[in-house]
Amino acid sequence: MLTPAQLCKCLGDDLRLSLICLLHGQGEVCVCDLVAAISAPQSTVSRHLAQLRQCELVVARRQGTWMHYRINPALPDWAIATLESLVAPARASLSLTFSDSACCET
Amino acid sequence: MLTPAQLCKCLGDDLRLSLICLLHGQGEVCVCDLVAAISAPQSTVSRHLAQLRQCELVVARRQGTWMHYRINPALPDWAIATLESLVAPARASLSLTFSDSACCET
DNA sequence: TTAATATATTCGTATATCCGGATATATGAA
DNA sequence: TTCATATATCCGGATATACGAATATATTAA
Repeated sequence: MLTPAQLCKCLGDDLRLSLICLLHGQGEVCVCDLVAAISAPQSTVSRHLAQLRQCELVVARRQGTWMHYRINPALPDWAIATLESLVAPARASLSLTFSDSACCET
Repeated sequence: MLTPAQLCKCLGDDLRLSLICLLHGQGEVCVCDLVAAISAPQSTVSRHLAQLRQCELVVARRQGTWMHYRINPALPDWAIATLESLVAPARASLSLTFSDSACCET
């Protein structure tokens, strides 16, 4: 089960925090969109997504060849509250470039 | 200035998170009490306190030979909110042993 | 001065984490 | 089948982090 220290360790990396910011409040997002939004190789993004999955911070759903990620809706209340307080300042400090879905339509 | 990722990295370690839990809502706490509450050598506790200071998560005040630490009262709102949502579950998951001050009187 | 106490820092070592190219796997189309 | 695409995993190397004993520093008292 997710502990506060695990959650913080997961969020304590710019790339993973960026992924969470991209997912938060967005419903499902496809990996190709995440890779496009984050300037990092696909394998790096995938590795970090695997970590977030392992902590149960996000869940994935396959649709054909695409994988759609979203924040785990079953997160405990304290974790949701933590994300709520972090996402806004994180978006400001990470200067993320949101763009409309490029590769696949949900 | 403290960023969300830095805050999370600081809190993403059991010992540092324990220190924050011991300080949160307690006003000032002396290092000797922190060392007593956490079963780790003094040098280890001191090193982690230095990290928390460097991130400006805590501030220290010298009183004679003793150092008193407290949560930085000038923390940005989002950081305070983050701590608020994490401290309670962290206390439960870390099973900390609070004890009354043993070494020095404030 | 010198001694004692509280805390901080140094240092070598062990471990963890991150990276990204290469490769593997999974799925759908032809 | 075979191919193309999307994503995941593997791997070696680079870097960061954690540990704790030893040592240094700061302060007070004698």
